[in-house]
Amino acid sequence: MNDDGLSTAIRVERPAKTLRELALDKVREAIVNGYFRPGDRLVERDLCAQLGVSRTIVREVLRHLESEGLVANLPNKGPIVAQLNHDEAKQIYEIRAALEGMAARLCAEQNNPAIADALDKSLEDIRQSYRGKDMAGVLAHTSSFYQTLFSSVDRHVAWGVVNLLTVRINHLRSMTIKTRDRDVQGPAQMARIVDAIRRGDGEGAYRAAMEHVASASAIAQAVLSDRQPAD
Amino acid sequence: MNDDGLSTAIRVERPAKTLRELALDKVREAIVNGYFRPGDRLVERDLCAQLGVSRTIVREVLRHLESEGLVANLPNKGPIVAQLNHDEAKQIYEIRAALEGMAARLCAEQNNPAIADALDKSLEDIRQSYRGKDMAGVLAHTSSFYQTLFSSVDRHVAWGVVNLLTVRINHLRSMTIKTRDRDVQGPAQMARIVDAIRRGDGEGAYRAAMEHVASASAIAQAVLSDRQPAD
DNA sequence: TGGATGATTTTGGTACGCCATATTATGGTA
DNA sequence: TACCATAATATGGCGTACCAAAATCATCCA
Repeated sequence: MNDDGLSTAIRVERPAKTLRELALDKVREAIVNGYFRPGDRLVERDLCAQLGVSRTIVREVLRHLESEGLVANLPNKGPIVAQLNHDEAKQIYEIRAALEGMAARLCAEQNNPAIADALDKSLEDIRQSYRGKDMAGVLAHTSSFYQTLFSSVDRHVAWGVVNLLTVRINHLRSMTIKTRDRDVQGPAQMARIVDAIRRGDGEGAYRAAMEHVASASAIAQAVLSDRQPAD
Repeated sequence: MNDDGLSTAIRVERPAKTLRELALDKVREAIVNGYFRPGDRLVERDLCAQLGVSRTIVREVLRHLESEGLVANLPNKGPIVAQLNHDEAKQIYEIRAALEGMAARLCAEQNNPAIADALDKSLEDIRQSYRGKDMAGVLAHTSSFYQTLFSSVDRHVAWGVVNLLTVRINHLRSMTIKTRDRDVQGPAQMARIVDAIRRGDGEGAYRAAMEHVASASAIAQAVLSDRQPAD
């Protein structure tokens, strides 16, 4: 669908954003939130029509998404939305565990209460979104939580990697947060990360972050087993 | 790939790679091994002439490299070869440490002597290259060592991330391996990783891998301080 | 029925043109 | 001479048209 109804603010649409970047965001969003499904073919000229841009733009966008891993290119058949199998999802969660664990440890070692405060703020937003059944909000604020985790210790490269991987499992995320008790367990686990950071307990923060991702991964595996019979 | 062994004789040797991929490799290689230097402008029409391809291809290649982090795009000025500063290099080494440490631990937990044997093989190749002062060989076999580390435990996603990050610090790598004693210290550190893996000592393998990257990072920082006055 | 043949679709690739902006000459005036 | 307005150039951003090769689908004939 046309999901251009997302204008949450009086965003000035002109500055710096090139047409290509706008198209890139649109297509990425369309893939991430399921308008294009895994395995769907992305026919260049169709996309041109749907986006209202030229083939030049569409091709660049497809190449970009390809290198992000959201799109796969079958030789002589063209681009399709990348399919995520069991194993790959597991690996992505594993990498996130390693990097988020690392960031959590670094945060704890800063001994700066402001970090824990900021994380608590995001955590409260997450709980609030859960209460309002606003799942998009849960995802957004969870992202914000982790962004704080990484940017508090100036690890923007690692944050970039995590972000890159996260878009590939976005539809899994939106399903894991909807499972039973996740509205309680998820924030509780994240609270343990924050507590350890506040205590300056690097090892504890590391383990808590790893455990949180591990539990998300387990749920994701279960979800995948449920709806994906085979690859 | 295509092993339809019908009439292989007449089968025209088709370069499975598309022109775009060829161009991508060429430009990436040109950046990685210093033909294009950090900060150099990459003028589209010039690249067309140098590569002998159309502007469409060049633009797609530039977009791809941009998302790899090898090329930066200045608004209203166009693409340049990305500059790597101190801090970013440090972060990249840190991420590699986390992921290679993870892979090393997983290898150790496999308790499969064949893995350690394969790693020893790469290690011997590295030593051989050092003896022959073949620095390109050192880099290639070091890559091969780590690829074995990741692929032995089927972590191709993490390997992809490490690879992506590694190209951005390639020129640093080629300088760190040329520093004094690195021909002895480097392989010795890697041997400790292999030993721990052979012993099935996950924690030891993890620490050994982290330490190896940490020492490479330290050398890289020193090298950067030497030749890079300021950002 | 089965296979050769042709039409269609789609990607891969090229060439060219137009516009907007940024930089650099350039030239004229105080 | 100093300085500012203007023109020329360079370059990226974007669009269109076109062609070739490959895959797929439809058709028709032995």
